[in-house]
Amino acid sequence: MNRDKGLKLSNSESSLIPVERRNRIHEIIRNQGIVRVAQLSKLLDVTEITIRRDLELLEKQNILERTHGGAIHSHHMRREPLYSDKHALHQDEKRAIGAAAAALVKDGDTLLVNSGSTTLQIFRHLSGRNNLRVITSSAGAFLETQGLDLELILTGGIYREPSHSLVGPLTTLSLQQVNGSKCFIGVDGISRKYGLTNPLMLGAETARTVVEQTHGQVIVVADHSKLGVVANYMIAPIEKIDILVTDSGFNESYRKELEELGIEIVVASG
Amino acid sequence: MNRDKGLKLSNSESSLIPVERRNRIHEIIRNQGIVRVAQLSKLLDVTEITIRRDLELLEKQNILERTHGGAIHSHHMRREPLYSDKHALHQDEKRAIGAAAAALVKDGDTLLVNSGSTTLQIFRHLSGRNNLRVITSSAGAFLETQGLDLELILTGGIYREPSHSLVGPLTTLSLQQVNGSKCFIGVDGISRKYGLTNPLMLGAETARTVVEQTHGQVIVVADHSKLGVVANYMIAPIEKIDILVTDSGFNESYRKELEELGIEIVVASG
DNA sequence: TATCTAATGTCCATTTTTGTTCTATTTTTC
DNA sequence: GAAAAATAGAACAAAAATGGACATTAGATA
Repeated sequence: MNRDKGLKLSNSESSLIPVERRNRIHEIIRNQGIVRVAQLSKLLDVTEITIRRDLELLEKQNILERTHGGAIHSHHMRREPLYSDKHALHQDEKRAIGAAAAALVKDGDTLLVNSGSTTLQIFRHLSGRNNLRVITSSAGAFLETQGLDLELILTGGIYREPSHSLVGPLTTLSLQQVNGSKCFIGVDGISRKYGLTNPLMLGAETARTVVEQTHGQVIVVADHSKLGVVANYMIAPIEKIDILVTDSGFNESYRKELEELGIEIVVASG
Repeated sequence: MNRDKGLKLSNSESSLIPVERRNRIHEIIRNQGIVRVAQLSKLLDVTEITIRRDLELLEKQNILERTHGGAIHSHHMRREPLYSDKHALHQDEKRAIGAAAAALVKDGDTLLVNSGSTTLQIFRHLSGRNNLRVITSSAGAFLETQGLDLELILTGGIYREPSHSLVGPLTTLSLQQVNGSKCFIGVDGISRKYGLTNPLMLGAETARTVVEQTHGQVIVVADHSKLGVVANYMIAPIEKIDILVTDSGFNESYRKELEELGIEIVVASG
């Protein structure tokens, strides 16, 4: 084989075992919706026939549909309108935060997750993890977790269009029936003084219940634009946070402040 | 081919695989409503004959209508299937049944709907109706009801992959909090003697609860292949049905039998 | 270490896609 | 309405992608 064409090992991944490679492919297709054989061959540093055999396998598992030249995510249907994260702000940061947050998940965890574009990203980076249980108010979660080894439980609730979230009394009631070993919540404001906040009453209520029903770590995911912001409705005081996963663009003094409160800061590097 | 005319690779997209290109065309036509062969040829950097072949393909999928020089978006069509029901049996019948069932919906109704490929079709035919409330265990309902004037409430529950349904105690609990003026249930078996049945215990439980929480008409949607079939778990006795919406391919004597029981039969013509 | 097995790669026949050329059709222009 | 221009289609050719058969390699096992 002629693997070392050039020097840029950094770009391609150093020899993965088959399962890892397929997990990577799965993850990539979940994120991009579409992959090309040539692209994967270069990225994963194997020949195209190997990629094709991988795709064939993944197709059998209903994870993707093969087409000439590559494959498309089988459920990522028309990849535009619905989940057009395209218009979302801070997209790259959110992706990185999602990946970093997913890294905190251990096999066997029961996760409580509220809805939001950042928490959604977590789902996209869970391949390879086993025996998970995920409970979420994110209506579209099932689209993002196709083929993953996890039990997905949706809370009930009123469907809110812009955020694809489930809210209301049914959501609270559903959450009160379960317990999580960890929770991930996306928030719209983080303030030393006013704590975690959300602009909508029902969204705040959901997040609050998620925190209440968690007996382990409370992990907040939020890009740097949320730091220092206060929205209308309070979710929880800032001391409730165990870990904050964010991106690098935030104030260093703020970091110290939070760390002094015993909050662990994870900075996602994109 | 003469691909590199000049240097402006930035303008045209660098070699897409066929699906990718067709997706782009789909997206462009969705945004612009109309496309020109010459324009696409330049933009996507392939010859016009290739574009024409793409358009021909997309036309077969009912996404657009070809015209001299290009194509226009065919929006009179039903919304595009978002999850690939492609593999589903009796697709055309189910579509017709869905349309006929939707015709029974009145403005202001509160509908309880269980999950299944037939009930899903109902959602696709609700445009123009006002002030509806829909409560359903169909996880993908929010994708199908985009832009409709209705309040959508999802029951909670464990997500079941093949049918995109929500099941389990959370589902039952959620349903018990609401009431409907009509319900639509999809079933797997209809038998004079054994009533309405479903092969899965939890699915039957959900359907049963849907019926219980309805104070108005109980409407069953099922294609003809379900008639006379008995599945493992019972949902309700056949007398519970008010209206059965089905397609034309079923036995005439069966029809009489059911009508004698006071069940109204609606035959959907596709 | 020798041996086996799964994974990957190479070579080549086959299929799919794309392009070219030429002719037919449709639209536009006068 | 006829001629000119643009667009479309059919048939064949070229290019690209794919799949099968067999060889090679890496990792596991005895």
